[in-house]
Amino acid sequence: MQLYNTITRKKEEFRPLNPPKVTMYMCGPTVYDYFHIGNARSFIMSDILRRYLQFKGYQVKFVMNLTDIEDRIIKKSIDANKSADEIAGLYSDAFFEDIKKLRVREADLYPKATLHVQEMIELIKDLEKNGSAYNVDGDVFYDVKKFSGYGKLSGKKLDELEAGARVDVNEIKHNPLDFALWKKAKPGEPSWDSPWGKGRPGWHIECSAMSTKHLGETIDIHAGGNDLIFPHHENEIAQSEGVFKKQFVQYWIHFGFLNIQNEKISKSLGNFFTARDVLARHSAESVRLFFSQTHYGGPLNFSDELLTSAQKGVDKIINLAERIEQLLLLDNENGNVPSFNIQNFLTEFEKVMDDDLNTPQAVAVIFDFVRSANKIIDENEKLSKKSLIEMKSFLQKTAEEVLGIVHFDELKKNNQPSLEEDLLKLLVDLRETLKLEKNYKLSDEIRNRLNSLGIILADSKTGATIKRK
RNA sequence: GGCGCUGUACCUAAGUGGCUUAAGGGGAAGGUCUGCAAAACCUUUAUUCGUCGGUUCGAAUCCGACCGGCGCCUCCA
Repeated sequence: MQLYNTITRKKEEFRPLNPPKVTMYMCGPTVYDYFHIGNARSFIMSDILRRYLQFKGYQVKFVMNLTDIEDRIIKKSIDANKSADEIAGLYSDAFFEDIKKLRVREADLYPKATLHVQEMIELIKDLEKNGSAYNVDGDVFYDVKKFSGYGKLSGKKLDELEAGARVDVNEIKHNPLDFALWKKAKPGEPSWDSPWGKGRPGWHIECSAMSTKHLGETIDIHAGGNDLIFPHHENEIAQSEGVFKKQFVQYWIHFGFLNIQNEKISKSLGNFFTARDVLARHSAESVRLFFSQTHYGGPLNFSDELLTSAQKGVDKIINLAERIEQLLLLDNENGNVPSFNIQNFLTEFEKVMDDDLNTPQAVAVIFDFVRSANKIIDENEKLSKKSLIEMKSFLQKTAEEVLGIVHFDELKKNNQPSLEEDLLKLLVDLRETLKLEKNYKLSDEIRNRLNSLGIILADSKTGATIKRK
């Protein structure tokens, strides 16, 4: 499998350190607000990467941090007159609700920054000890000049950065590019005791501390949004490699931005949708298919219209899935076994996904399959159970397990016995009789009125099938 | 100024030297099936890949110039 590695700017063969184990770290949310649809893209694409690695047989340990202490949380807590903990708790809960709705599978671990302050202090102490960090009256900074590899991820050179650096108001730093490892507490702010006095950790140190603690000193994959490349991930490298003197991350994966009308999502432009807003109007499956139809690394425009057309695609897959499920109920042990080489589709799916997670092509393979499967169902009066199970299995492995765009156990079933079902059956049977008598006026009225109740009747040679909206 | 991404049909988006005289989804048009409708299926919808040159037996794919769009360069995924 090939993955594009940001640090080498090349596609590389993926070779985890200890196969079949894979360690994967994803920069999670700062829990100061609901996350937006652009964040959702990163969460979903990292989920698909993780699921695909599992599809390939890897045992993935997937860790996503929660930043629950940070400037914006403190600001919000002051504005809302609540404690920082309350704010963080509120939006952590919202985060978990939203990713669950988006069908992002639970990580193995969601470490919180506030529960790893001690580990961060240890790292900062080590950096201070080996001369990479300096303390200015309770604020501790990383001295970027002490790390020769600084800039290797983002492709920036230290002197160019310095030349382009904007004037920094913080004159206590030795160099404008130095970044905070430890921030001295201001009155009223949450703080922890440390060798440098009361304060709180800087933003970058948490990821170094937590990924090392839970995944080791060198991890296989570190993922996040494009904008984290600089300075966040650059600084993580400086911190971790500055202490452990070994490679921090093997493969850096970065997700492209989601734009609205070709512009970056931002609150000031007012083009800001939270994931919850979007989920109120669209299904998680349509969101996931929409993201899958573009390569993860490139930019992507978002609009309601595009999600609506993605939903049509989802419906197409669901329609086939329901068709298969209904035929499976018929129990045709001796049906036809058409020549339909499903293995070819699976091979193709894996081939394109192996190429740096080419989900647009993978989706194309699934739709090619859908067309072929529908055709075969149309052409065969009776299909063997074996054939149907193979079709179902293909969709489960690809569309369900990897992409998460269809869910077989949630298909609307209509075979549970109930009075409502029996009455519906009665109506359908009566309508069949009316149709035989060519009383189309009344039979159409029944169909229309059921339709307005959310029940869709579709006539076929073998009788009407019932679907619900 | 530095670094990076990007320009493919009505919308969207793969493809980065011959397997594709350009996938897939949406939309549109015609057809099959049906009493009709829906679904499904079939056909059609880019001789062309921002523009102009060049390299090559061969280019959307490589090189050059030019014209657009976007992002990063202060804690924003």
